[in-house]
Amino acid sequence: MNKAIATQERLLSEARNLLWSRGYANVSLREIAQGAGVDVALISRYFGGKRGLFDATLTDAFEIPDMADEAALVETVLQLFCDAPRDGNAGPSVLQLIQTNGSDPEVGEQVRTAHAEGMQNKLEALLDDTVRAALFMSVIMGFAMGEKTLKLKGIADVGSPEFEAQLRHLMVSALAFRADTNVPDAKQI
Amino acid sequence: MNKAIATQERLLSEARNLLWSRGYANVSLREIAQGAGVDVALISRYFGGKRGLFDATLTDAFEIPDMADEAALVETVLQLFCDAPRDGNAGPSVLQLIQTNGSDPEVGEQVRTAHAEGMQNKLEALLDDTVRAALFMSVIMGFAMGEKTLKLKGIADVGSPEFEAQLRHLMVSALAFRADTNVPDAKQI
DNA sequence: CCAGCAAGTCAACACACGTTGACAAATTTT
DNA sequence: AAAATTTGTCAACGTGTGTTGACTTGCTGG
Repeated sequence: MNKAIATQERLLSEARNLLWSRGYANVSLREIAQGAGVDVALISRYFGGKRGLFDATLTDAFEIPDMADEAALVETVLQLFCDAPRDGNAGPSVLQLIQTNGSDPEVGEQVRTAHAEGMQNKLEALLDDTVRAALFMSVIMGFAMGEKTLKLKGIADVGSPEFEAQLRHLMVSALAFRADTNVPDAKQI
Repeated sequence: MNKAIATQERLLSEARNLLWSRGYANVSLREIAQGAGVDVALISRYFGGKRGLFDATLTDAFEIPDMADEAALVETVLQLFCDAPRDGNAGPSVLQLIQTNGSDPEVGEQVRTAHAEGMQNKLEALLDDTVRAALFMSVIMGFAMGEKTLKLKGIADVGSPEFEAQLRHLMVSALAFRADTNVPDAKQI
């Protein structure tokens, strides 16, 4: 019985790496099984199928810690979203998960509610404005996506110290945003 | 011969709607053909296959107009990215295209270079800072994604007047960003 | 009118996918 | 040591996919 959970975890790890980074529809079970060095049939046996395997990568996905103040918030989110906080070595981040599967007709809703909602709630509790909280998350997602899916020049590689510095700078800027602030009209810039 | 291009364009329109909004791997040719009221075989005949059909939705996808100054930039990008500027009626936006297909192992690279690069170049020519240009695009993408894939509370529905107002506000804020600006350290907020 | 070609239809192919059940090997329990 | 249960292997199934080729229909030019 102990050996079984070892292979289950190898499957889980490989599934998370592949499904989160490339998207549910773009990865086959045979590829996951091969990567984990396990027979394909065991996936259906242990997790009840592809969907069950994906679900399993979400259940223990990540617990949103308490963020005492805005300063701690920045550091927490930075580590939480950009580093992959999983079993020591690097892997796809929560951002990648949302990005690759957020619009999937099958698993999208689940991904959203599994992560974004809890995050948003904590954010709103700490910050005072819903729009500001949303903006804060948008900046993080947009910036990380800018490097990952848009390959925007000027944005450093994810994981590099420069990236962390850039993103930290942006997050602090975003926190200074207020929905009701009078921003000069576009015509007047 | 005139009738052929009519069905070709019905196929193109349906393909753009489905492939852009739900992702390349999540839509089958039979679904596209059925939506266009056309036999499946004609897709391979006219476009050489699924990939060819997708390519065709990109080639004439969108021309990036000149943006004279930052004020025009805001309005142009707003219309370009959020409204779908295609044959009158609404459809998936360029943002959705990048979002749903940006991480696809097969078509991702093409999507990136087709749109993001040209945009970034024009942005850099107008603005003076690469990071600032990247941030500008990040804010747009992140904000739209916040509504679409994260369902962030506080962000209005895409297409609504509120959404436009919020996004315009953010874009103007983003333009005020400078990479070298001294932002208070997170610890000091 | 009718040959020639474009436009569309239909059925079938080969392939990859997720899934299942029968079987063998290994490990634990009695 | 024998029985029982767990763990892993293998081959096959059914289904949906993209693609192809042979076929029929409709139109147009000589």
